[in-house]
Amino acid sequence: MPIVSTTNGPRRVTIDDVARLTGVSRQTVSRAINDKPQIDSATKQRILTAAKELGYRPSRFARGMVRQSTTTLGLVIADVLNPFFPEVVAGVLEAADARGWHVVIYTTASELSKEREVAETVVDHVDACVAFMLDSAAITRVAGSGMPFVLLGNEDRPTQLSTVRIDFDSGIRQAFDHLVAKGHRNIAMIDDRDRAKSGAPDIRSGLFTAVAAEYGLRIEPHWRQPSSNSIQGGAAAMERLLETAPEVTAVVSYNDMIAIGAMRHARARGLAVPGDRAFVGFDGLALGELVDPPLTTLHIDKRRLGQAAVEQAAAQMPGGGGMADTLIRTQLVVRDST
Amino acid sequence: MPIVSTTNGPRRVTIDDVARLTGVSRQTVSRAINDKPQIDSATKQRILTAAKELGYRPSRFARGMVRQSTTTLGLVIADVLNPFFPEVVAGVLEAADARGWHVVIYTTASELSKEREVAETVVDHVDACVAFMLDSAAITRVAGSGMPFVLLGNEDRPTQLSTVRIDFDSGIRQAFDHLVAKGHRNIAMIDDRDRAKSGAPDIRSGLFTAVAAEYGLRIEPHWRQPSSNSIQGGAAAMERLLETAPEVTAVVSYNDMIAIGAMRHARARGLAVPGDRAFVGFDGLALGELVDPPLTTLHIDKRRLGQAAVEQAAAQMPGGGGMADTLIRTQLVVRDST
DNA sequence: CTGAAAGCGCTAACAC
DNA sequence: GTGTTAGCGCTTTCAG
Repeated sequence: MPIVSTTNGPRRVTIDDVARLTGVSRQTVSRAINDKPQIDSATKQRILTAAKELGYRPSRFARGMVRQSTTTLGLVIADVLNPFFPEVVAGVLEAADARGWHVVIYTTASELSKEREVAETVVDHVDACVAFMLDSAAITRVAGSGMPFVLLGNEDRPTQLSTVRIDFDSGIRQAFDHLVAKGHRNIAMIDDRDRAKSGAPDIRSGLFTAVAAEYGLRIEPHWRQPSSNSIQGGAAAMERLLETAPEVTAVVSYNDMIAIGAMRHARARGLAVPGDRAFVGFDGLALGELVDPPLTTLHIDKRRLGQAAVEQAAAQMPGGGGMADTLIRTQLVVRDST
Repeated sequence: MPIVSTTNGPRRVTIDDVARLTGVSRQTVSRAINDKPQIDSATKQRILTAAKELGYRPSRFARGMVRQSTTTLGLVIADVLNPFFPEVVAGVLEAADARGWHVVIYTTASELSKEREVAETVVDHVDACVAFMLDSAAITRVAGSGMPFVLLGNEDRPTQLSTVRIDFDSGIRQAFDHLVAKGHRNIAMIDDRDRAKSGAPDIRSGLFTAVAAEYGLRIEPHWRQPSSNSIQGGAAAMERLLETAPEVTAVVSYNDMIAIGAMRHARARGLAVPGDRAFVGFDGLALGELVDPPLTTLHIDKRRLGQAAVEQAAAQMPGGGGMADTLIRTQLVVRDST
């Protein structure tokens, strides 16, 4: 019994253990494991059996070191349960798969502290990163690590990073054009609370006010309600709107989830949609055409967003084209909520 | 000019490159990079600057080799766009995060060949795997690799693997109880086509027939329609049902997506729901309460499914409890579609 | 067909 | 504070 014993848990079983047990050299084991041609099939069998018995598993790291490594992409999103993200993820997965990249997924719940934590983890564990992030420190941490980095959906932040952003400006204009044509004059907005919290300048709210002014529309401060990013949040915000701003006849929301919550709440309160209140969402979720009434929305191609992000990450790898930006345009999809 | 030049692309910049440039030892660079205490802060700055300039990034693999490695979980699902999976993913992410595990996500589109391909990739790149898989070869490949493996949602396959499965048996009984109590006698089922394709014995269809028999209900073969796993698929299956089996008054579907497609199609055809046709789904997606009419469904705790899977994978790691199984019970949620 | 030597890029342990 | 010496576990030469 040795005086000192490593406490590293049950020590990893290595290729040498298998070699020892089988009485062959390490290389021969390697050949067997990797299915190389030059090996006697009997020896191979013997080795494979021994390996299985010992529970031998090659070390990813040792292999990665010696082989030309696979590239792993970190994908940072707020929350898989928000239906916006799965579509982006699908695009990322597709584009990553096409390049033979692996993708590790991290969620932040849009919490700034969690974003920082994820940033810390990411820099150590992936080769490139595409991220929905709001926190400056987190963004700086990842971008500053030197790895290819693409910032997603953060329209508020002026930056010299590679980004994929959504053209809110033209989106809001499309919404106003549509609503004004329908005769609305008192238009409210339900915005995302989390963006405001991030401390970044809120371009969207400003945009909303500016565009309203362009159209010569009145716009009261309390016509802009913040909301958590969910159906419940939208409903709560709508409740506030109903109480404090009954004169409003149309509301445009930060996204479809919020819009759906707001719309349902209006209905639950006995209001007709679009008769008493009209609603326009933002995102163009599949969900929007399933609800009642189907939601008018500013559709964005979320899948393409994901693909573009991966392409831009790839462009930052040695030999790529370098930094790039993509602006995703919105498309107004008129359904029955307006 | 050398006669031979390595074509390995732009050779990786290593810690030694930084050391050379800075005129210090490799170790000192390491200290600077890893923010270790015993280093002169001036030297540190100099090194960090040089590192950034060279674009130096530590190798994940070399680090992983020398440090005690992080564990990476492979998560194999069919498709992120199917709202069933994001909920599972959320559970997996949550449980994995709690253990400090990273999760790499792979999708198969339920295609058997893709499953095999993913299996091949997975065994080389992760330390444990939880997977929705139908293909025997793929399952065997991963399970046989010796890594902790948990098979998900594959109720049809008798197996001695660690699994998390859904209690379809009691689910179908709950559906029948409910439907029969509502006076239905001619009950159809829309099943998932992909499961049938997998060649595994289809327990669910058998179950459906068996339970119908128990209730003394007539059941025609064409009352069981296969469907692709989507709203469109459900609609198409419903169309067939309407044409070939007008006597059916209630339909239970393999999942909510299919049920929603079927229900909407019935409505589009001018039928009243639940008046003319009743619908019960399976899964309990959030979506189900948003559609019109809200869908009666057999709810399953998908998040817990994901968590359970991770726990079972952990149990298979050295020092864990070993193999385990979880059976997830369904809960009937009655809404307005019945 | 098999083995021996070398080294992937890094950090831990110990010198200085 | 900093450098030196050893490996981590594997695959890739290259010899036999």
